[in-house]
Amino acid sequence: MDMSKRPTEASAPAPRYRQVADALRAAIDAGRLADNEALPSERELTEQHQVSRDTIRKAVRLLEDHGLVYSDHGRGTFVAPALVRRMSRYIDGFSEDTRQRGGVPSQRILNLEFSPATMAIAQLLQLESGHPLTRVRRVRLTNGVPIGLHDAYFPLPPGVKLALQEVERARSLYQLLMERAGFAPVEAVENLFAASADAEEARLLGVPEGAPLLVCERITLSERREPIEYCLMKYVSSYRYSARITQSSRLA
Amino acid sequence: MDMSKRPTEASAPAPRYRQVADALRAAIDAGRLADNEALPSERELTEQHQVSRDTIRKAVRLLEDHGLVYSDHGRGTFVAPALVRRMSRYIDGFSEDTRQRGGVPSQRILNLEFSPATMAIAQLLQLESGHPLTRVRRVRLTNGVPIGLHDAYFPLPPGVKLALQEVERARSLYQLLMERAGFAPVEAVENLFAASADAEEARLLGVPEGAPLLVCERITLSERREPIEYCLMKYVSSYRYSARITQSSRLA
DNA sequence: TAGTGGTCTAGACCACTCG
DNA sequence: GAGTGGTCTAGACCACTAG
Repeated sequence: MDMSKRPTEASAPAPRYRQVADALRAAIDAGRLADNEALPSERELTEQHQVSRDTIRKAVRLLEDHGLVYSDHGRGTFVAPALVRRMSRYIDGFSEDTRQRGGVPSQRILNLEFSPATMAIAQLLQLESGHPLTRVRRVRLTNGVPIGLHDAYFPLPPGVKLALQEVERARSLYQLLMERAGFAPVEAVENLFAASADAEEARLLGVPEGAPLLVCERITLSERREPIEYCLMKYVSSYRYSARITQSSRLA
Repeated sequence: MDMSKRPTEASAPAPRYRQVADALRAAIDAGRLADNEALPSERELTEQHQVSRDTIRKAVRLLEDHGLVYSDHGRGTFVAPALVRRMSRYIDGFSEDTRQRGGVPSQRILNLEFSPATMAIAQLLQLESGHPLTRVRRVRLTNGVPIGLHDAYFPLPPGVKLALQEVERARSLYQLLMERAGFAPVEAVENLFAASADAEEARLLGVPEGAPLLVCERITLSERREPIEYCLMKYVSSYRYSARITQSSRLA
């Protein structure tokens, strides 16, 4: 019997290019490679890791996509400066972001309700108006201080219901939805703009009425690019949304 | 004499994977491939374009990075829904963004001055405090309506000076800086947050004092990842900043 | 089981940078 | 000219999806 394939999850070993990428990332994180320092050449890495050059290139490409290194034709590949390295956005950003910036994230659930989709939200989620949705309103806090309001709407599979308790206990709402409802976000689109806090928002966030808020609207998409969640987030002015923009290797 | 290599710019033919990507993009733009419709398989494309499968894969990867298609292991590659396809950010976003949304962009230069770097800006640009900088303040308009204020700071090479006229006439400030000063941005990092309009900002943007503004701070980086510009942008609440977030194909 | 995308190889040659 | 990354090939096998 060949036991090399474990039946349980996480059985498959990471592909070699990811192993190489992880090794390089570790070297960068540990400071063994300084900002703007050159990595070994691709041909050297080929020998060090005993894989083909193409595999090395895939590893480097992965790191480059994440903003950890950059390659210059004819010169070499270099460690990206920390300013760039720190930038990266993930799908359930808040908890991760906060931790990454050295803060302690927490949340307070305002309410968990089951409400039919309005026309506006039905349109966004490509459902018929009135389709039953679950709505979760939360205050997000950093080090105990209110930073943002999240208002999420999503359909649950028939028969699945969320209890307030589980939502409160969950480390991440997305994690919970993954386990309970097969929620599998792989991509999201966001629109950001500024607005003023109304009386309720001001009260919940501990800011004066009319204070400026950063509003982030998000539509989350499944693997098949079906919209599976709409979320409206409002942040106080001390919150920073970070982004990294790369040149559009223009297509025609 | 081999004339196949033109000495002038734009001589090199695009690599084949980009030609393939352009062809696919054209098919999508023209509507010959609908949202979520499957592309031909990689092996079919190999025959259609007479290139190796690896080259096809590079083309598809390029399109995927730009949010035009997505690939699912074992199923196929599909056209991304328009919602996602429309999202993409470029480095000199404003004019492009505005045009893409069907508006007519314009600008009004408030002033062009030469001022020594403050400590804060010197730090960001990695210069010594007091280093001579050029500062350009502009109002950005869409269809003649003020939408944002841009305040850009950058060092110019010794001897180079910008005239107000050229800045006013230029189609794009970045374009001008490229030609006149070898300015070559390839990447940028941005921080977004909300703030209230002060009296001057309110006057310039035609909004009440205290109105909420979307603030975007940007540091632009050269090919070698040296900071070459700091820009502070403030937008009225009707302005939308769009972003596309992809799952962090997690490293380690 | 057939078809898809994902990984990997071992070469080759080109394009660019810099001393 | 020596060294770097960029493009490209023609295969091979694996992992996943779906009828």
